[in-house]
Amino acid sequence: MPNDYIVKPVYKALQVLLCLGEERREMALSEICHRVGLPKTTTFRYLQTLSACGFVTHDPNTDLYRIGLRIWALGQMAREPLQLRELALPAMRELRNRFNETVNLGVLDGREIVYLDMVESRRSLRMQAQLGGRDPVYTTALGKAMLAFLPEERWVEHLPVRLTPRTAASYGSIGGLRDELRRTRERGYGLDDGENEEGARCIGAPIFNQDGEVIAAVSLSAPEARMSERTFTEAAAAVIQTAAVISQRLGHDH
Amino acid sequence: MPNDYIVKPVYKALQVLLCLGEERREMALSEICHRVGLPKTTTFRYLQTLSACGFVTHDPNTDLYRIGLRIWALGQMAREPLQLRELALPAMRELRNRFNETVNLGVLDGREIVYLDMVESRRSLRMQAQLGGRDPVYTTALGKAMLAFLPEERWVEHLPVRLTPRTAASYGSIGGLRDELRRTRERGYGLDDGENEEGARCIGAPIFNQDGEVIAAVSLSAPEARMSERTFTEAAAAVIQTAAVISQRLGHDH
DNA sequence: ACAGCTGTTTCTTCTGGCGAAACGAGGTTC
DNA sequence: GAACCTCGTTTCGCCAGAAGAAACAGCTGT
Repeated sequence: MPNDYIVKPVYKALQVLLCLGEERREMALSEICHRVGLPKTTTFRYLQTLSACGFVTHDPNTDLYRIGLRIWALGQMAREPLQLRELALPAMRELRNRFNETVNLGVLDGREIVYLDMVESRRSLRMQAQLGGRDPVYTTALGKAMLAFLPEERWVEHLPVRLTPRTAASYGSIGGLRDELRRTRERGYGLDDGENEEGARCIGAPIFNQDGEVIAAVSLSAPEARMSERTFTEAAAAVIQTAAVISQRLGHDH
Repeated sequence: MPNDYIVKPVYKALQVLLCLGEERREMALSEICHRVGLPKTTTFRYLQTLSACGFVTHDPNTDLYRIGLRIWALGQMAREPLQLRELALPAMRELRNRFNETVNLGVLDGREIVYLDMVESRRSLRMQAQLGGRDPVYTTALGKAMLAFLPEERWVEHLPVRLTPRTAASYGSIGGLRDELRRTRERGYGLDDGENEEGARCIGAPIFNQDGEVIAAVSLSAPEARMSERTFTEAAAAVIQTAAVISQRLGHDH
């Protein structure tokens, strides 16, 4: 809460809402207040308020709360994700079909990337992300692809103070990561070699808007067993190509 | 605000959020506070708080606010709409293909229905709803189809005290509407004959869950010029059939 | 340069949010 | 079946902190 203008009741109520969303399931009052660390009475009041606005639904029989319809509907009103998805989908499908591996579309949001859309591999062993789900910027190919093409002085706002490695392969130091980001910029694609998920290899490439700013990225994710050196170089070129096609549809020339 | 447990700051902040969503566009602080009728300072603080949680995005260049990514992502975490959509889509497509008219899927939410999904007609003159958009229960075929199959004592909670006719064809009195709802139950489908939108004719049928409760409805919407008496009876049967297929996939037997 | 907009900051007032504790309704155990 | 949990709801008094007026600052256009 770095801001002086935070209205605490609002902030805390939003935490309650986020808690309900992150868990993806119905929750009891006691569980929620436990999880967000708020007194029972307060949490109760917030839930009443949230549910009065349709942001939360309360089942009177089971006494459980869940995310309300209104949130979903509000989300449908957000322009950018939907527009971008529509534009990107055909190219993403093509990429998936060519390699039969999962293709993801993501954007930066603070220190995380958010999965906007995905086209899944048809194989039974496949990478699978959650629509609207989040992963750290610095452990994912998507994140690194976007970060690398941002001015270096803006890197800090998308990175935590301390890197907490998710897997054995994750970067442990900011210094090492910065070097990797510079290499990423030169290569033109971001790489995740088991840094986010053990045994998964992803290639991500940046998508630019009309003004030449990175606004998103696409990635191809596969189990490393299916990513031999040969398919890898081929895939990297294809991912960059896919990102370029989408950028073009956004009005980015060159 | 019928509830004693409403926390006003939270409630008002949510109104700000809803305002931003309903308008479907970026808005300036002054416009928002004007629209929700809150003092500038207060609105400013709410927006700061909302944006600290990612619910709202603030463009520092233009000083405009818009719905944040987090809302969209949260919406993706809501189970029911997504599950139902997935289940219903194939049957909806079939219905659209048969008549080449727009098919909608909706649920009740208070006194409104919310459009969960749609499959559009391919003709240039066609009905078009907004995903996540809302219409009154009592002017739509979807709404009436659901209401009719709810116990009569629950009708009141989904109806306003005074009906405000949207078109010349809309019902003006609760009494007349109640009769229409009873007829709807007997017929098996809800009818909207230009009550929601001039010149549009819709047929809606209820979808039941495993326990035999109405949880949604599908509708077929067409310009009245294309809904002759003959196609109409055919369409009504088809909509009911479609709803039944979806109900079945939800585990409703019979 | 000035007027008329923005959004941001400060400050003082007093409202209404807070949480402990009491209450009551199920459900479980012995 | 009584005693005992545990969970959601209600009450109530206190004082943190939300609110809004007003001053401030940063634009844009005339």
